[in-house]
Amino acid sequence: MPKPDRPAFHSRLRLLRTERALSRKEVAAAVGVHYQTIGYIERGEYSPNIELVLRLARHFEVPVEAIFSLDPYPSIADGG
Amino acid sequence: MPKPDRPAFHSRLRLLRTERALSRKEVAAAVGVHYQTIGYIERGEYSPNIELVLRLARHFEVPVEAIFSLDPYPSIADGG
DNA sequence: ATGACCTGTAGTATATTCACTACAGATCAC
DNA sequence: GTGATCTGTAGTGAATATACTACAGGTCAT
Repeated sequence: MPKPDRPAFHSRLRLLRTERALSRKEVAAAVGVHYQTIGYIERGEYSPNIELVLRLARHFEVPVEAIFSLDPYPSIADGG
Repeated sequence: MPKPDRPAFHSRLRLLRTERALSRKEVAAAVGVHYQTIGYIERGEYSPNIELVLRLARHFEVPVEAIFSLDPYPSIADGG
C-alpha cells in the first residue's frame, strides 16, 4: 500500500482531467502508467517523477506549474 | 548505487548551476537534499520527484521546463 | 436488475530515489 | 607541496514510487 499521507505539494491533475472528461484509465494510458498511479497522484499520496510530470504536462498541453505547485491553488470558490 | 543509466529526459540543471557559479552543495542545501543527489540528477541518472523539481525551479526562478524537458535542449553551439 | 465503467481502497512485490559514507582526481590558494 | 573545495564514482540501506490484483460502491444505460 502506498503512503497513507503525503501532502507537500498541490495538484490540479484531477481538475484538469475532469474538465476534459477523461477517465484515469485514459490519462494513464496516454502517459504510460498504471491507472491507479493517476489516482494516487491526484490524491497527493505520492510525488511523481519529472518524467511522468512532463508527459502529463505534454498530454494536457499546459505548463508543469499548471498541474503541480508547492503552494495551494486558489479554490474555484475564490475565482480560481 | 543508483541506476547506471537512465536518459528519458533532458536537464539543464548543470548549465543553470554553473551559470550562477553555485556548487552542488549550495544548490542541495537550498532545496534540502544531499549534494550527491544533485550530481545524479545533473547526470540524468535518476528522475527527481515533482516536489524537488518545483523547489529547484523556485530556487533558480525559472519555469520547470527551463530545467527539465522530454526533448533535448538545443546545444550552445547551435545558439541555445 | 444486469452489465459496463469509474472510483476508492487495500495488499503485495519490485524498482527507483535518495541519504550517507568514502575515496580519488582536479583545481586553486597559500 | 599542503590544504581546501569541487567533482565523479561506488556501495549500502532506507524510503518511496509504481505495477498489479482484487473488491466494493457509485452511476448510467439497457
